[in-house]
Amino acid sequence: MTKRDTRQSIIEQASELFYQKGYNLTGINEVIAEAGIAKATLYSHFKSKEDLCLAYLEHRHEAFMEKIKEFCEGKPKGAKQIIAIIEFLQPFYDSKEFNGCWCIRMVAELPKENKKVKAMIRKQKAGFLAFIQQLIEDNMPDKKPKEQKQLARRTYLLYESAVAESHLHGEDWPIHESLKMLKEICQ
Amino acid sequence: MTKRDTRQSIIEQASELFYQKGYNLTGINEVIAEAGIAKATLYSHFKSKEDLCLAYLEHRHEAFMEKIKEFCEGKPKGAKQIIAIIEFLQPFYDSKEFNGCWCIRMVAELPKENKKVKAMIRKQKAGFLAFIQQLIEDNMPDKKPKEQKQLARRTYLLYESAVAESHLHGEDWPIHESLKMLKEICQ
Amino acid sequence: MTKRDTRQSIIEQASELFYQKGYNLTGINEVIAEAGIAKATLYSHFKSKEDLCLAYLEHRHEAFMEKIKEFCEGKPKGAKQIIAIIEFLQPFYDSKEFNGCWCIRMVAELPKENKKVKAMIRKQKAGFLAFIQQLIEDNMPDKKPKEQKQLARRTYLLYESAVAESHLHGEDWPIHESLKMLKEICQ
Amino acid sequence: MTKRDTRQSIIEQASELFYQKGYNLTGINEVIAEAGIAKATLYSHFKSKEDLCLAYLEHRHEAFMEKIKEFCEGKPKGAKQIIAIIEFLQPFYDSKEFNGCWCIRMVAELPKENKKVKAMIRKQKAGFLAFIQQLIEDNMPDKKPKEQKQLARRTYLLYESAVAESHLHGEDWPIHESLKMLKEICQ
DNA sequence: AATGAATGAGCGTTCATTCAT
DNA sequence: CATGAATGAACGCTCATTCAT
Repeated sequence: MTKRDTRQSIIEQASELFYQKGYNLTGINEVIAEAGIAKATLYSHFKSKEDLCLAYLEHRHEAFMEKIKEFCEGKPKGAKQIIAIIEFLQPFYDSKEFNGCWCIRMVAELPKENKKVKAMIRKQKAGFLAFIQQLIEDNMPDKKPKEQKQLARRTYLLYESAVAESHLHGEDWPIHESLKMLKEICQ
Repeated sequence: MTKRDTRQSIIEQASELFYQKGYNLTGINEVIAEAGIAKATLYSHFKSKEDLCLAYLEHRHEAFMEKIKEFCEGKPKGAKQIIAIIEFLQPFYDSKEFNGCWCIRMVAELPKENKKVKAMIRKQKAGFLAFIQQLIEDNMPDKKPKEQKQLARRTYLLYESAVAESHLHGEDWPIHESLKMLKEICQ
Repeated sequence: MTKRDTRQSIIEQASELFYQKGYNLTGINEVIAEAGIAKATLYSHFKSKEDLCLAYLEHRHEAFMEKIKEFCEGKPKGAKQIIAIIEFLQPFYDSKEFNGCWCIRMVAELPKENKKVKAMIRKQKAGFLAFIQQLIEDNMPDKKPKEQKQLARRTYLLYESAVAESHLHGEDWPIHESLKMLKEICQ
Repeated sequence: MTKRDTRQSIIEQASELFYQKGYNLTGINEVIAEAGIAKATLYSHFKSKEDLCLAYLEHRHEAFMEKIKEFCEGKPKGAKQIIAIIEFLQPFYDSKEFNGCWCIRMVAELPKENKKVKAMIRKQKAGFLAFIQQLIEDNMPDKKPKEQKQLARRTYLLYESAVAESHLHGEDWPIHESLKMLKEICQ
């Protein structure tokens, strides 16, 4: 196993655990047990748990962006691609791994003074918002820039609500309702 | 100090700490230090930290419902009272104590298997949703029940998004944008 | 066992270990094993290993000052009491617990930036020097203050050399030689 | 870089670190980082940290003996050369690298059972004492052998005290006072 | 001859909880 | 009814050392 493989394996195990159990409730010991490595090995790849946390967030974000991009771009050109953003949530919610939004959950666990992780989360969410805006610009080129920006923000807010609330309630009506609203404002 | 006073004092201190620092990052020791009591005294009032957690959530919820009710009912009858729900957020966001939604943050910190606390959170959010629905029924009696229910859900989702996202980004545009959307769908 | 007893017992075990094995080479685990207590118990008495270190130094210093005072004051008035300071070393060296000067050894183990412990050590050595000076003032009242101060410093330096070098070489000639020098300058 | 160069470079970096930070507080990782080599490379040159410790002591001792010899022999023949031994300390103390006596500090960090390193330190100190004695024999040939030996030991003890105590107190009066004593007994 | 990756054992510290008084 | 003292288990992290390449 190469160094890169080991690193990747650590990130994957940590990703699973951090997302399912929560960051603070997951001990380094569990991560290494799952990854089948020694503690010092982990610390030769990541200088601290926080460092691993950043890698975890990056890993999730990249995988997420890739999947949602693919999903949206697979839809017919036009409003359908925007609407797809929230449609994307249903299969995610239905999967047994669904446990809400990793960003919102991580923010909830962070001490107020942790700037580094918070900064990364904000950057990622800003990236997601930028992706939505780009999608709108590409699919609704006739809208005025100001309207495009507004629609992007609204889509984003509805998406976030749908994830967080379907998770909190353990029901998927927030996804349906957000979807309906989005469809209405996309006309 | 009566037994009731002691209990109340514990809850208040815990409330402050759990909300500001996070539940898992707040130790029992900090709570008793702030409350000025002995450890065993705390455990004579609450059988576990989880028990205190439930009391904390109840305390927050009651205070919140009281305040938002008062705020909304202080507005002129009609759509204005519905819109007030999200307007309520701006001063909260501006206050230095603002630290997002305690329910969403608590859900993020819980182990998946903790049913008790999750149940209470769901009950509270359901209560909040019921309050919104009641407000709509009172202020928009002409709407059909189905429409009322839908508007309630949408208002709720926009509210939740506004809190969570203004907290996450440290900016208040999510509040403004949610508010605009709400105004549009309230017409 | 009262709280005071437990604390005292921890200090005594730590004192033994820190002095015999060295501070950095003695783990908290060994201290608690010897003291027969749980780790958290130790940390309820001392907020850190450094805190225990300070208590250890204080413990050693107090016991030392008491013993050397008694030893010196047991000698006939006059130069004999001064000379006794270094004579005191011989039985200490002969005892199987002898392991040099705890202050010099602790200074050697400290990171440069540790001001707190270094300050305590300096204060203790200054206290020891002050004791010597007082002994000289009491026993050699005819000497000029300046000479008294000088003799105190010299006695101190010879004492320190005798401890450190007898320890380093594992031989007691440094004690004998220091003693001879002291006798000569005491005349 | 030849094998010898690598080895020398390791020793030099270790020497700096061990002396400034202390032996136990210096990790192997710091040494290899400073030397710019891989961990396994270090272990191909030195079979253990203890082995490197021995090389470090040798390195310090040789450099020290060379410098002090040169310093003393640069003085006019006679008592001046003996006195120079302690005069040598003042510029050393004034330099920003001064951190006490490496031997005394190393002895303080060793486990009691470490014979090997302790033996080397004793040998070195014996060598230093022998150098002093030789210097006395050369410069005070009229003294009886017994007196020469005694003066050597006294000079040695005063030197050691001066180093250790100026280091401990962070003041140079121990050097001045030792120097004065030495001058008096050199007459 | 030199390396990068891995390790077991141990570090100092904190946690929620219990119990004799 | 309230307390001070104690605890077992787990925490995140670092150490000197080894080995396949």
